[in-house]
Amino acid sequence: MLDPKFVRANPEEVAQLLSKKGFEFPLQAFQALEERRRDVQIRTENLQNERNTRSKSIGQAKASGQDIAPLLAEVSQLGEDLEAAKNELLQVQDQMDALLLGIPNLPDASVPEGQSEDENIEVRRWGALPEFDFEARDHVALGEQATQLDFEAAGKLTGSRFAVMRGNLARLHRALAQFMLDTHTQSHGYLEVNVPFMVNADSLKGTGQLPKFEEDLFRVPFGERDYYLIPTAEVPLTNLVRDQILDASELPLRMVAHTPCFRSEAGSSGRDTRGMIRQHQFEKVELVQLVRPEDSMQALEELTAHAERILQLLELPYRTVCLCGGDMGFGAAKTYDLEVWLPGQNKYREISSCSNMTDFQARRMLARWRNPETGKPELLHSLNGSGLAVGRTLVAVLENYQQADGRVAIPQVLQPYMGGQTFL
RNA sequence: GGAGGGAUGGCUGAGUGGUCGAAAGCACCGGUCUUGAAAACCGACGAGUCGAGAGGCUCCCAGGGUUCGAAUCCCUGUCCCUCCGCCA
Repeated sequence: MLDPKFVRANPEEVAQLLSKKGFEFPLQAFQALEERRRDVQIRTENLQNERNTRSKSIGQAKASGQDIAPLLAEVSQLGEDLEAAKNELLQVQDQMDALLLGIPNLPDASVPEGQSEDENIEVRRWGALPEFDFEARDHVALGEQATQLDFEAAGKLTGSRFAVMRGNLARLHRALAQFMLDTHTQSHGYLEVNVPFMVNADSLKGTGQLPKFEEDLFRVPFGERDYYLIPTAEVPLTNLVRDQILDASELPLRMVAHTPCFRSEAGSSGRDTRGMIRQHQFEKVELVQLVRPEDSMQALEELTAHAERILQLLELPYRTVCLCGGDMGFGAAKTYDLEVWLPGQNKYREISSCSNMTDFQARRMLARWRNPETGKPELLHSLNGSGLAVGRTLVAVLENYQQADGRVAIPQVLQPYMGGQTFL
């Protein structure tokens, strides 16, 4: 959520910044609503003030033994007026909340202009592309040997966009997750956290998936209310600090979690139907940081580097792109995507997305820290990034480490996790 | 599933219808003292919101209700704790 004060004071600037993200800020509607809110609020508070004052004097009259009947008669109309004003205020505030909750975060000044992913800016490339003296196979072909990667079985068990992995392939998948967790906890200073894979609506509202993107989620009816399968560990990790005031000494707070992620992929039917690039369920190692506001842009560079380090250690070629305004997510102020080279598709594909959400999520969550300089609680900045998507990393390993005979070599850093094996 | 007890400021914890946004202690901050520190003492000290300011309004788990007036009474829900049962 944006700072209502800032929006109120700078509506034109907000509209202008949001247009960079391809979002049209409803300026007229906002200003009309804001004006009405102010009127109704002032009227309501005046009535409340009067009620409080009179009730107090009734209390005093009663204490001193006076007859309070005439005083009671005076306030009889007040209650009704106050109730009407309160109801109107609630209505206006609901409308204002609904409006503000649907507005995306403002893009940082350094974010490139652009409508779509075609206008993202490549900031660096790492690693040499593999050269094969044979036709590169994709991960589906490589994985189907000995039915280690089985989409048919998953279709029977569940449906499309699920996968079954067996044997060494399942082990390699697990090895990747372990390797990522170990690297982030041991080399990058993250605290490993094990979190629920289902969350409530408040958590999703806090990180920004609700109310706007409900159709992307799997909802689980439970008693009187609903739970949701997490679309990313960003949700439970970031919400750990919801309604909290952290001490300055706890910052920066760096957390990492390995979880399954569940996405309905509502808007993407027909895309990436082959293979395990786009699944309803996939595993991800997620990095989250909570930092002082002035540190967040530097933290984004560091967090991105932490994710990149995994690709480097796995010796997978990749590039880092800075998303343009039009391609950025709802809550992000700035985003770097990591794209790994997939020989089977002959292109770079997203394997990580690292974002600085600034105070956008913190405001929704009321996640704060006590600033020693002011002594006051102030909003934190939150960041998150995949470090990395495990399934897609497995795909990248298969395709980049394939041999002429169809076998797949195991990256050196994973061999200790694979009982010393060098090939799958 | 059954029985009971809880939820109050950063933390602990008093408060059962009126002057309570809320005692006390701890923590934090400022000061005195000290070569420095500790201790002691003094002071300040919840959050949000509206307002130029004075000041107003809201918030004692959440949502309803009773009342002129609710932290306090009633209803519903959530979470936590204890005991019993069941269970991975």
